Amino acid sequence: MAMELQEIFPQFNPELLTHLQEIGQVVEFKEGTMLMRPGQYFKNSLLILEGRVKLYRDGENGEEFFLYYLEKGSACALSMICATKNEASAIKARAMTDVKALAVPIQHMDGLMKSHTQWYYFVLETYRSRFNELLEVIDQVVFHSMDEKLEFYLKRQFEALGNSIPITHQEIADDLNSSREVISRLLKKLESQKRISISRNEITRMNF
Amino acid sequence: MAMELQEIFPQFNPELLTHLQEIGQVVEFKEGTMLMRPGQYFKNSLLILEGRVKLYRDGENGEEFFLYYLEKGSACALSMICATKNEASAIKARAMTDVKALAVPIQHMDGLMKSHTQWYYFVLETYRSRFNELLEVIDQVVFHSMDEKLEFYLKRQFEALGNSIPITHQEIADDLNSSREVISRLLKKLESQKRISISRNEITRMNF
DNA sequence: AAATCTTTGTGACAACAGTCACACAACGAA
DNA sequence: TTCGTTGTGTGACTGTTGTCACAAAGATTT
Repeated sequence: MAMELQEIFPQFNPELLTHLQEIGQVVEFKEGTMLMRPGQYFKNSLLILEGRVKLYRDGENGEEFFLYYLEKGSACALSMICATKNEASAIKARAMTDVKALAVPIQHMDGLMKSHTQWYYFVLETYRSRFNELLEVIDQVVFHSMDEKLEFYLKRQFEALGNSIPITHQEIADDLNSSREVISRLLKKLESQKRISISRNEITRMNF
Repeated sequence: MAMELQEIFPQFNPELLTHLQEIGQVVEFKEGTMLMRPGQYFKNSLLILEGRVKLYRDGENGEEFFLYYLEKGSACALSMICATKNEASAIKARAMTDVKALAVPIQHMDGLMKSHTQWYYFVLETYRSRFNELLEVIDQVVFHSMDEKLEFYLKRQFEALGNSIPITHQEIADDLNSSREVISRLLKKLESQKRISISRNEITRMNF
C-alpha cells in the first residue's frame, strides 16, 4: 500500500505519504454506487486510487449533465471545498467502475495544508484544473451547437476510455441533456463521414 | 488605508492586514479597462477594494459570455489560481466602474497561506464560491431556455446593481450570447406581465 | 428645427433541436 | 426457435431561437 500510494501520487514526499496513510482510510465503492449526492455533507476528502468516477450536475427535474471524470491520482475538488466549509454539495458522483479511494477526514485538512507544501500545491492544482474544466464545459454549451457539443463529448470519452466507448445513444443524450433521436442522427452523420463507427452499445473512433 | 482595509476584510486580523499592506500595492483601473485578458500571465493576485469588475468567458469568435461580478471584498479566484501556477488565464475581466484593488505579488502567496490561517480560509472560500457560481451558470445554460436564462440574468443584475439596471438590449444579448431581437421580445413579455418596466437604456425591477 | 445616430419594436422566415409514432434490428432468456 | 426486451433508424411535426428587413421612437449634434 505504501508502494501503491507513492506510485499514484509521485509528487508527494515520503513523510506526507506516511502521514496520509496514518490519518486516511481506504474505502471502496462498487460500480454504479453514488459517492456523492446533492445535498449531502462531507466528512472526508477523497483521493481516487483506482477506478473512474463520473461527475454530474443535477437538474431540477432529475436531468444529469456530464461534467468530467475523476481518475487515479486525482481528488474531488468539491469534497475538499465543501469539506472545509462543511457545506452541501451541488453535484453527483457515480462510480463508473469499482473504485478505491483514500478518505482523509476533513479535520486534518488545515494541518496538512500548513505542514506539507506539496499537499497545498496539490489542493490548489486540483481546484485550478477543475475550474478550467468547468470553463471549458461552459464554452461548449454556450458557444456551440449540438453537433459540436457531441464532438467535444466524444473526444473527452475517447481520451478517458480509449478508442472504443461502450455506451448507448440514450446515455449520451442524457449526459448532454439532449434526446436520443437527435444524438442518433448526429452520430449517423459522423459515421457517414467515416469519423466514427457505430455498433450496438459501442462507438469506435476512426478519424477522430 | 489601514482602516479601509480592515473594513473591507473584517475577517482578517491586524497582523495579516499589516502584512498585506507591506507586500501589496494599491492599483487603480479606470472604468472600461481590461484587468485581465485571455492568454495573459499574472504577477499579482488582486483583492478588490472598490468598484465592480465583470468577468466574461471568451468565445472563439469574439463572443463574450457573462460569468459573474467581483465586488469590494472579493478576490479574483483566477488570479490566485493562475498566479500560483503561473498559467495563462482563460477569462476576461473588465472594470465596470473605476476600480481600486490591492495587488499582492504571487511570490508571497505560499508564505501567506502558511503563516495566516485566515488567508488560507479566504483563498479556499474564494475558490469555493466561484466554483459554485460557475456551476450555477452551467445549470442555467444547460437546463433552461432563453426566457429563464434572461430572468436569472436580470435577477443577478438587480442583486448587484439595485432596482434599476442601466443597460441596452444589445448588451444583454451579448452577455447571454443571444440576439438583440430575441431579448427585446422576451423583455416585452416580462413588461406585459408587470414584472419589469423598460425604458431606453434602462430596465427597472417591479415584481421581480 | 433638421439631421443624424442610437436604441427599440415587429413581422416574416430559416434552422435547429425536441417530440411523437412506429418500424426494425440485435440480443438474451425461456 | 420463439418471445420479449433493449437499442437504433427515420419521417413528420412543433416550438424556440436566430436572422433579415425595415419602421419608429428617443437622444444628440448642428
